[in-house]
Amino acid sequence: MSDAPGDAARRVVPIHGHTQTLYDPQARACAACGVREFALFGALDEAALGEIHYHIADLALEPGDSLYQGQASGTALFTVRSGVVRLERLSDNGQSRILRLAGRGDLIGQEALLHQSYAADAVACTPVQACRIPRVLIDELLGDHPELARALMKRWQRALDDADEWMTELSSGSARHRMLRLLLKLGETSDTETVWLPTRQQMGAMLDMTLETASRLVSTLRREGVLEDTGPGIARLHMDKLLQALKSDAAAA
Amino acid sequence: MSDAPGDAARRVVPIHGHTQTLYDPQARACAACGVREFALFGALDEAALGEIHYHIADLALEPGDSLYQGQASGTALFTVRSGVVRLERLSDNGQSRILRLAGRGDLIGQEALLHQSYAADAVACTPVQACRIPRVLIDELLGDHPELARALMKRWQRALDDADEWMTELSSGSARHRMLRLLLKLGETSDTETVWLPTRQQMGAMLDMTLETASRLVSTLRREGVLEDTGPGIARLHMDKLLQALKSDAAAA
DNA sequence: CGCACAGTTGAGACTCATCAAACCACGTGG
DNA sequence: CCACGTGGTTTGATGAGTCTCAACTGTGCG
Repeated sequence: MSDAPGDAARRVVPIHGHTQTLYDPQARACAACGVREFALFGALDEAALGEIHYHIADLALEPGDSLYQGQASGTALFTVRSGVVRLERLSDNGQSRILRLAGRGDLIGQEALLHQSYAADAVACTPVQACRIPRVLIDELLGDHPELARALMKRWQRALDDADEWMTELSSGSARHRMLRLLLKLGETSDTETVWLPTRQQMGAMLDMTLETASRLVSTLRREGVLEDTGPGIARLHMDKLLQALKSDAAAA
Repeated sequence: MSDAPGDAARRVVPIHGHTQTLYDPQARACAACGVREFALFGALDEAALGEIHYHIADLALEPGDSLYQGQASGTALFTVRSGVVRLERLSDNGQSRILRLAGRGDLIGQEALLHQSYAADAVACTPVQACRIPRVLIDELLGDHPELARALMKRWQRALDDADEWMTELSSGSARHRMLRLLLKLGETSDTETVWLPTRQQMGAMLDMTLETASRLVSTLRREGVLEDTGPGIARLHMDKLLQALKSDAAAA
């Protein structure tokens, strides 16, 4: 509650080219949200936003902070507004495996809506802004706004598409090939050519390789000019060289 | 239409312990369906089944037959009533990768509901019985029966859980470990200890290994008594030995 | 300074892919 | 009937790729 300034509860905000008065602070916050058009509530119109009578917490996370833990029974789902979140899970041998990454506009923890426990841990990889959406809020909105059900299904399908893509592109082929695909994917999460570079161990958990192998590959790619270090956990990607490397890689195989 | 005998359109069928008269042949067929309680329409009551005014084709497929093709724009989703269906996809290097298997009660091709093209090829691995459910039927039912939306979401989450499980269990670890997990999973699809055994090439496409490696592993497991050939594409699984092999495998790693 | 931690690099062992040969079950046609 | 091709399977030999163990570096922090 404390993160919504009370004195602006009746301000007029521009929405989709026209203006409309929204009285509820939460509705205003959602309407003004920078990622609303990509996110779940993009399916709702301004009137529907006014019906939100539950608090949507605005979370700010530092790298390593957890959004939720696997197996925990959750009462909320989350929209990632900025930053990168990893979904990871412990395999039976004790190693942690990163299933996929969630970025700007992605919805995670949907299983809470079905009264299931979370299927994986969700941990911030970079500074992250996220919204915590209570399950009861969705339950309530679903009654009046059937279009929200379709939006939810789209989110589920998106997660499934992501999972399939990770399966085909990041879990098969040689180590080098997998690393190149990972860089490509990291490039997609950023609008600029500067991307978040995971630790070698995290790369290993994504690509099923040891951190030493990941390190060797990164070093090689740096020498090849595909990658350029610009700080800790940050790098500049040279897309042309990356694509070229991928092409010659496919030709070899 | 031709697969529903018209002279029995008014027969009384027992449902869930009591009886009820259903006039529509399609409703009767669905109500009597052996997997209805596991399948999508388990969420619907008898009255709702009566509202089904589209034909649900009953498909019988032989191994190798395709349910649908990836990239094709689909107008139907499918419930697998019996048998095993594989969802596969071509990776960029031209190799085909099997993403996961669908068995009794599973819903596949849900993306058609969102007017998306199919995300993968769906091909029968064994003789398969499946229902072809037109998209327009679901669209129509969703209006009157919001509980169906929840059932659909559960299906989506199930597919996602499956994908995550394949990622953690069948796409990481040593070749032997992955093979053991695959056998475990194949055992789950069958009630008996006799299971469908994929070709070595298919195993390779599931576990990201060559067919030679798959063959060597299968031969070794046969010698270890985990597996016993009982025909082409069929084998008897010895669960105790399988679990024991998995345990000693985890201890070694 | 000393410690902890992520990263890099090397040497050797081991796993798995590759290439190759042979086997088997099957159906077809001579 | 057998000869033959076909497709799936098995097995072997060899080399490439990756893991393991280990040493060393650089950086940040108490």
